[in-house]
Amino acid sequence: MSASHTPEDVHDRCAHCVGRRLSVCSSIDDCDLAILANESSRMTVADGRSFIEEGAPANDFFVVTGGRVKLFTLLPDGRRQITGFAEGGHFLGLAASTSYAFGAEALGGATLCRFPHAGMQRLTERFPTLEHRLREEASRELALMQARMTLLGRKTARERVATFLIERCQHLEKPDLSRPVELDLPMPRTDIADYLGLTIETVSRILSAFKKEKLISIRSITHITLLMPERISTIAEGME
Amino acid sequence: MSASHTPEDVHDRCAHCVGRRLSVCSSIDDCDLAILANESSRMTVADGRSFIEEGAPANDFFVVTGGRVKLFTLLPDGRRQITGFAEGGHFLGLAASTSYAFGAEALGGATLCRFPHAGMQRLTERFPTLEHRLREEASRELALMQARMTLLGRKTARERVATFLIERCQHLEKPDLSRPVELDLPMPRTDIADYLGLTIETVSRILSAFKKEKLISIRSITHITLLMPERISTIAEGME
DNA sequence: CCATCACCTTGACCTGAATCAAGTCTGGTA
DNA sequence: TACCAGACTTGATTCAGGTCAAGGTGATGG
Repeated sequence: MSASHTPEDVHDRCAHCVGRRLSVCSSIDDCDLAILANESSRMTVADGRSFIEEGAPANDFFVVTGGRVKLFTLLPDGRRQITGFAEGGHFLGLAASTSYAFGAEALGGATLCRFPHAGMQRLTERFPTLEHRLREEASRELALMQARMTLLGRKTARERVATFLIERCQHLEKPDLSRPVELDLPMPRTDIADYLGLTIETVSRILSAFKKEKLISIRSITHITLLMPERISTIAEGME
Repeated sequence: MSASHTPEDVHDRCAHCVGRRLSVCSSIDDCDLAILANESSRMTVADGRSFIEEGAPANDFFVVTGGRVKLFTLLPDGRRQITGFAEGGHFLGLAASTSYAFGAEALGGATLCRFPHAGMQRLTERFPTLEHRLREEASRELALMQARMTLLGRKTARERVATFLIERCQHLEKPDLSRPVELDLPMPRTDIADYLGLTIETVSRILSAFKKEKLISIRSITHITLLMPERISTIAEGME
């Protein structure tokens, strides 16, 4: 799985990677990319395949370089909480001390870049700004989680679904809530439900209600248009 | 508010602080304590007083040096989610990019050590292991939050209260679930409810039910004994 | 072109926790 | 010692969202 290419190859692998633009890798200079590439390896995960096992020893960090991934925790009887969706550029594996606090699996296929902890440590020793960047990443994640705890602990089903839709908007390259927004929801209803702490039936009903209220239009299961994004945003904040 | 003491004073302030043992400050050598102390300042917060305002510009980190603190987020209509309780040694302020993602207030009075971001940056530049320590702290916190999201999204009221009791045990110096455990619950029921995403009535009812089932005994409002900690732990995991 | 399967929607009903409304207990004060 | 205020408990009732049970839909393959 480890890199066995020429220096040009490995340099290029990082140079053209989304992680290079979006993720922690951006804190490394161009000239040092080969070092970065040598500490990491590419991997592909098929749809629905798991690549982080909750509770397993945490030996690697990952950067999502393509496709999508879902992160979750399980209760012994199978109840599942999806703690996040991750796509290109997202850094995974900070929520772990010795073992992973979450499981992860591909959502429609994903490519990842894997950094063994030992290699990451060599990198942070060599590039101290990387360590700072990791902390920033953790802080960003922590701030998101605060908001999600409020969603799960205190918001109504309607507010949760509205929040989810607005979150999806904000993942777009150019978020603009002042006009209709076309959204792609690549995850099945089950995943949306497990993300929001609801059942699929409730998610479905609320989307139908939004449709009836002309807040959204449902072009297909995965394709939704927010007709009044600002009203949805108001609902999401619990102000309606 | 900044330190204006003799070097011995400031050295001593850090040398005898709980943060010295428990928090990120442990990554600094004894001989450098004066530097640490010079970048920080002590403050006292009275019961119920707020010292971090959600959404305010994040200018400081804090270490809880005494007493207790609660962290929370609010919805516009006043609904509150308590995202954590913090006590001696706990590091605060990582869940922020430019502004704080949470508010914080003292729970029965607290003393804090404040580190302005600029000072912390000087410290991390001088002591690179400190940056690593901050990341570890963030990772620990992230792992906790994963579990809390599962609690809020997927556990029943009974499971939530049981989880809360078990969490309290684990904050004890010597956690041992094999025999009865005496617990002190220094927070009012309102705070427990807002932490668990429930109402005070539900929390109260479930504690009463646990009492009737001889799982706990309630010596006073703040003083509870877990008679069968392992059964409570089983309930907490959703396995009963 | 139809059958199948997986996923989604809709409806009817149920239930766990919220809400509303009394009590009760506690510690502080006079 | 009695009073009071605030925090907690308990009971009655309601309701949001879950559960159970049919349908619908759309992609795939024969």
